[in-house]
Amino acid sequence: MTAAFYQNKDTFLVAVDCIIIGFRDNDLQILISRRPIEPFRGGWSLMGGFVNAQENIPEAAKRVVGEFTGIEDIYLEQVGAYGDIDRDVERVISVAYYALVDIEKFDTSLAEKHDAHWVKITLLPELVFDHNKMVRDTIKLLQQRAAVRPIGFNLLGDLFTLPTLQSLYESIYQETIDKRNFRKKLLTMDILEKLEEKDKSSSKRGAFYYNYNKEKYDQLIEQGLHFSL
Amino acid sequence: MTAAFYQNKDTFLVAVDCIIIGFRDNDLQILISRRPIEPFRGGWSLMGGFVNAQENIPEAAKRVVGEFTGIEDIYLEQVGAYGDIDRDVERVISVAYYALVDIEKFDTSLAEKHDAHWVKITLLPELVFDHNKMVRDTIKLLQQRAAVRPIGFNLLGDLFTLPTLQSLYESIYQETIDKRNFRKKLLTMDILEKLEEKDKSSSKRGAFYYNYNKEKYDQLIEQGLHFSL
DNA sequence: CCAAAAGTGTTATGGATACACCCATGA
DNA sequence: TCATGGGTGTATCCATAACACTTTTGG
Repeated sequence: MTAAFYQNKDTFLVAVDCIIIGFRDNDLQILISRRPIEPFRGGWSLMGGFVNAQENIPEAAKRVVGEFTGIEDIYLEQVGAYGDIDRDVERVISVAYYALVDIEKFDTSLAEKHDAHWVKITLLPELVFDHNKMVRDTIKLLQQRAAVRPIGFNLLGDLFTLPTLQSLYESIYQETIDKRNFRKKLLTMDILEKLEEKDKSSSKRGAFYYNYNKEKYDQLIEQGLHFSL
Repeated sequence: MTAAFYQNKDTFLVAVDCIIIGFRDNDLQILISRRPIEPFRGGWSLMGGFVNAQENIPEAAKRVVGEFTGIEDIYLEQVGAYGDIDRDVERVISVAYYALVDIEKFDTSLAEKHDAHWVKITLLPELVFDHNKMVRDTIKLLQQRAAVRPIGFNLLGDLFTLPTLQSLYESIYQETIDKRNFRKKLLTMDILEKLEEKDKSSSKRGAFYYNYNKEKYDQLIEQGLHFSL
């Protein structure tokens, strides 16, 4: 009976496509690669893969991110399901996830293996299928998330400077932010800890390193903090 | 080659589940029905259906809403894809959509046919599979949307009173709102038009009917209005 | 006449914005 | 010494929140 009802239904290939986001050189960057198979072989594509029968969808996304970056410690969130009829030669339903990764942990040998490249989000080329729409939807979502929680930390290593953090938020919002207001707001949240050391890589004077207090951070998120810039 | 690569991949049944939301008796209501098939026959369930090979996913959702309510004019938005392995006996990937409908247009004969019932969102029983999670995610999403656009109009007919509109927003946010502040905010948005007639169904004095100016409303949405209560 | 819901303004507070100058340092 | 990016404080403004009484009318 169960089987009888389910039997004559159409089935679909189900894929995940991952918008893998990192932050480097004061810009958000996305990992894209040359598609190795037809159709559109050689076109720019997000990192994707098919979902296996024995894995949950987020697991598939995590697997794909690992395959292409070597990074295990990621922030992963679903963007949505995409599956227009004319999307591919075969009907494929694709579930998009964005992943925030610390680009420093990226395994560059994997990049060569997959012909993968980091590109600035502002200079994204045309991608295959509806991948550009997935990226646009991701940015909107990311802006919403960033307004509610200081999500940007996932894109940085343990240590960062305030100028770096600011430029990260400027990349997310795609607008400039007043230095003083930014610092005021971040520091009054009371989750940042100033260290003694300075990062002198981008100025002579050097900028103090900070790290964030994960307990306080998690506590704030519990309380449903509104963090708008 | 294409076929060769795609050939040995697993395929899945893909369903849509619809969180159909209406507003009546000062409460948000959701349409649920007794599941007619195994597994969990007789359990409370959202309105669902399988996606056909020749239809896009939002089309499938629209079709399902039509089948169960007879309503064509709906606001539809994707909530996300759900597809845990142990979700069903067969592996099913389900894409959830919420639909905002004007409950007055509901075709009650369809309710009997499908054993469908409107229940208050605050008194939702336990549903099959992960349908409760879908509803929780929907409410969160709806609250976010309601903060950015006056989405509530989709749940009302052409005419409504301010007390009704307020109680709608109170249902969405699940908290009470100050009358004066609510009216001030709504009226300064300048999209409501006050009519001469009154609705006397809920008070002796009667409350003035309003309708909203769709052009101004769409214009405001373009501008990315922030509408928080 | 009274109960029940509709309608109406003002004040206080706090977060957001705008804005300009000095500091430290390596080259 | 100077060019470059890092760091700091204050005043204004506007949106939000808090708050209580009068009006209407059917029963």
